[in-house]
Amino acid sequence: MDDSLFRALADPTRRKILELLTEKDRTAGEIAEQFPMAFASVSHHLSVLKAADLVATEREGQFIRYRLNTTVFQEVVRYFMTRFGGEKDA
Amino acid sequence: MDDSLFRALADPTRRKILELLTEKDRTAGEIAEQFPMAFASVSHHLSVLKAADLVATEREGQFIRYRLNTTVFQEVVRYFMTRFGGEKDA
DNA sequence: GACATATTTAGACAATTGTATAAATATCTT
DNA sequence: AAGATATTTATACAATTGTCTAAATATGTC
Repeated sequence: MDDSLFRALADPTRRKILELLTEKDRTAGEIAEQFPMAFASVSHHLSVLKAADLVATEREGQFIRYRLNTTVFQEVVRYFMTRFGGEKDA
Repeated sequence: MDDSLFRALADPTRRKILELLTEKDRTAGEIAEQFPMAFASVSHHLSVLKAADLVATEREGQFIRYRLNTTVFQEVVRYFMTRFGGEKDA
């Protein structure tokens, strides 16, 4: 289990970004305008999420669209279930 | 979902501690001797885990025994399942 | 009480991180 | 190609974090 994954999840802004992407895919700008901080700061958070493979991107003209990489989340769940789950259906 | 929980999980030493506690409950000293760092440093990690409610302690004479708080792990799993799970049985 | 063992707490310091501003890159429109 | 929009990259800096050593606290033994 990659260290970058847990470090990426450690920041509340990044977790909020992930939750936004749960609803629907969004461009960097659409994501950034949800936060009070500078666009560049959000962009940095996006790069951290991407480095952790939690999100994927696709260019659409001028825009860059972000989407969740649900595969990695399933790995996270599996990590916790196998190591710490204990119960069969927690 | 508490911020301290994810921050606590972000450090590899702390995740290793949690995995050690999966096998069996251990005293602070038994945990600390598994790591190359100073005892005080491990003790600090233990305090972070405790603040996040990931572990619980019980004094046994001179010793302090640590154990996993599995309830919190189930909450973590539930967090990921509900928000990002997508599939019914990931 | 004095000493040994187990553990935590305090203080210091280097490394990492989150944020900001400014500059750079990419695409689109004219 | 020039200008507008979208986004990232570079640089700087304050805040947080991980580790260390030293000191403090708690328990057990003599």
